Amino acid sequence: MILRNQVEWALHCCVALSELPADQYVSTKALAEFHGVPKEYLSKALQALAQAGLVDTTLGPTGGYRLAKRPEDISFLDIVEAVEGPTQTFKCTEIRKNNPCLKKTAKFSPMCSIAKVMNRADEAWKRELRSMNLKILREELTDKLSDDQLQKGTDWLLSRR
Amino acid sequence: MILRNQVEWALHCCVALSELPADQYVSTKALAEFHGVPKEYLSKALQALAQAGLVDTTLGPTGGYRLAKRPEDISFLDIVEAVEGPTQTFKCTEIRKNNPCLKKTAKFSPMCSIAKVMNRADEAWKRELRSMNLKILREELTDKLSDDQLQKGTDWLLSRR
DNA sequence: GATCCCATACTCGGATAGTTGATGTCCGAGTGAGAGGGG
DNA sequence: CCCCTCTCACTCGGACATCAACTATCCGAGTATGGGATC
Repeated sequence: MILRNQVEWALHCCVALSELPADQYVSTKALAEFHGVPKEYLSKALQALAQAGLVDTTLGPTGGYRLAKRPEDISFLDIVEAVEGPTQTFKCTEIRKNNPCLKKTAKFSPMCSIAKVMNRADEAWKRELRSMNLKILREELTDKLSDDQLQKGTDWLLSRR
Repeated sequence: MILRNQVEWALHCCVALSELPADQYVSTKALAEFHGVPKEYLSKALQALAQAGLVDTTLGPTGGYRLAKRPEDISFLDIVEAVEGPTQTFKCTEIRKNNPCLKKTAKFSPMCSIAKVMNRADEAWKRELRSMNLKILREELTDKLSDDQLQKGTDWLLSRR
């Protein structure tokens, strides 16, 4: 029922990338040290983001990651599903069809009523995450943090090349 | 990210119980065979429901489970959380505090902005499940299924004592 | 000074473990209902 | 006919085994950059 921690890391990395100039690459190592997480494992999350087309990557020295789209075009749901895969809390195994007092030829409505309810809840969850993107979050952060704090962060990341 | 299948079983069992006369106990064995799931493992889910006060239980022969409240007072969220425990998809590990270019004395807002967004999504999910209860579902079922189908089901369960 | 080559730093992908949690099974203890025997 | 006891079916709770997924870690292959060597 809980998302893997790579999701948290991916979200924080995307936010960090959205603070940088759009054409700058940042290495996995820099992102890992910045967030205090294991570099090699974080790499898996970033690879998932790259595979989903949310970030660009370049090889070699000065290589690394940068956002592949504008911050307003990357929703939280995009990031979560890139790392976690398709998100669905409920998996219906159709146990209603095991009912021993119904004939095998009995007709069933196309979807189990219980599954329908659970899916509705999942949809509400996704809707909430789709409505939030990196640009909105960035604006919240610039309101909350001092310019100095933000600047120090971006400088630190860019100096680590 | 996925709920355990005990949640599905618990939901179906509660719906079945809500179809029965309120004072009738049904054994684990009957519920397990009715749904085609392992009896001993289903028992764990039912115990969780009993612990949460959603169902009553009696020992001995003719023992079993019955609803402890009126169907309209048992929401889907009650059942899900009884079996699954507190539901939360996102666990914030506060990696924002690992930022190496902030002093240790730096002040942080009480909640990580990213966690706030994720929690909002979780709340939307819970709100949806809180709005659905056993009575509403039961009314949906009586509309959808024939009286004969429902009657057969309750008779089968009651005859298995 | 221009060109070529090589070392370096990085990403990518696969292989490999350890740990946790879900899934499922088994068994003994406790309990209450009903049957059967004795008064 | 009444009461006691015994058996049985059931729940409860813990112990145990299995399996999948998450959480890492490590290493080799491939690639682009930049510096140094060569012409």
